[in-house]
Amino acid sequence: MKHLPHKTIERLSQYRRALLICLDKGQTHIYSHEIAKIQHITAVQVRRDLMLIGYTGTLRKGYNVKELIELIGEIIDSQEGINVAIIGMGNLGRALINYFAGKRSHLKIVASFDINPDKIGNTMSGVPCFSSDDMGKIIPEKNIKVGIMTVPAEFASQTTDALVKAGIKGILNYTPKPVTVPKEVYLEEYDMITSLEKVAFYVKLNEKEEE
Amino acid sequence: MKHLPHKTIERLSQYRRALLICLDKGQTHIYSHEIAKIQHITAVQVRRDLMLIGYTGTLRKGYNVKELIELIGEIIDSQEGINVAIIGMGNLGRALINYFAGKRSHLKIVASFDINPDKIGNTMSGVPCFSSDDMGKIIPEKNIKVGIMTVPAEFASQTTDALVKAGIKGILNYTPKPVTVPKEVYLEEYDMITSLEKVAFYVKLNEKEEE
DNA sequence: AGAAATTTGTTATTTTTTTCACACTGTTAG
DNA sequence: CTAACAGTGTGAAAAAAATAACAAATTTCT
Repeated sequence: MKHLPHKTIERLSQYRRALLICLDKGQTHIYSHEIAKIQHITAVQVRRDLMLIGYTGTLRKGYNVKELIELIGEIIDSQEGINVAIIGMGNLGRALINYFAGKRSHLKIVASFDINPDKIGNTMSGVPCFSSDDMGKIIPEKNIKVGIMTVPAEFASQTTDALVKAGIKGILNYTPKPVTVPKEVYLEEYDMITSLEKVAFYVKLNEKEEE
Repeated sequence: MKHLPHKTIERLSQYRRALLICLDKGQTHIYSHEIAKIQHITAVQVRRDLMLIGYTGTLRKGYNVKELIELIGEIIDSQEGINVAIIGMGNLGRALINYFAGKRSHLKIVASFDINPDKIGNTMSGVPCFSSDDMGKIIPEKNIKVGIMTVPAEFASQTTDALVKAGIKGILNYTPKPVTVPKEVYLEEYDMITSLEKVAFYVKLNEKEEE
């Protein structure tokens, strides 16, 4: 397999989640149009994505839920699992920890960091909180590959630098402040304000078009 | 102006945020490649986006920060402002409220909802918390157009239905569960797990390529 | 058994988004 | 004054992503 499109990667992750729910319900097979409906996309797109990863369903029966989950796992998960840290134990950081707590997954949140002494030393949902000053030590020690930044915007740059220095390989930045990383580090930025403004924009547009 | 591409809308929102920071610093002009660098995109793309909204800069001086901020506002903001509600006062809901608190913006969070009696009646950062049962009353009353869903996944569907029934026009779903809305409601879903899995995937890929 | 219906897999097409290439124009240096 | 430079604006091309169209295969119906 050469290059999976970026968008396909995202969708595979989403398909898997939908499929896991189906599996829990005891559903053994699923049609492309069922997956499509859940994800608000077209059935063709689902089939194309699955074609790209080389999975073929059963004609008239659809896709085998269990098999597909496993295949997606082989594609997007890494063999050994990946350790993740959350930097910034504010509301957002805590939300993420709860989110992930107890989820079977190859992604394990193994540490969190904060500068607030009241938080350092505590454990939340099994995740210990360390001082941000110790990132340089803990990150290599625990073999942490990915960092999720949920610090206040004003600390975004310095936190990024510290993460990079500590040898992190990927950063997911939830700070509203864009940061810069060397090209060997994969960076994904997500900005809640942008999403909200986008929704507002299209709401406005819909209203206008109704007139 | 006909149709701005989806992606352009998102970027405009981001440009504006970067520009606001520049403005605060006292910077009066900015080059396309400076904006580009902040957003990790190319200068051509910035120029093209600005072309699409009909803004023209000054040759050799770049773009006037203040003017551009205002123009972007005219394009993406709505005249009257838009009222927003947060449904689910868990960690994520609180994170969002803090995020927006005190931000000058045409988007105003005017209410939050929860089912926990301890939270109902409280005010956080100036935002009152109501019972989820009262959405049908409060949403029209306060003219709330957009709802941000930060409830646990298992309540996603029923919350969506209640929002739609209450007359909401746009939903931003932070729940990991995809929901369905009638087509006159604009829906945006964002899934943190997908983002994290994507980062992990590309980290893995980078490591493989290094071999 | 044959026809109708349904669903997959894939090629071709279209649409959307990004990038290239370059004309144009002030600005600065000599 | 002129040449080199550094920026903008934009048509054209390329790349990425989504959609359409349809053959093939299996099930169901009659």
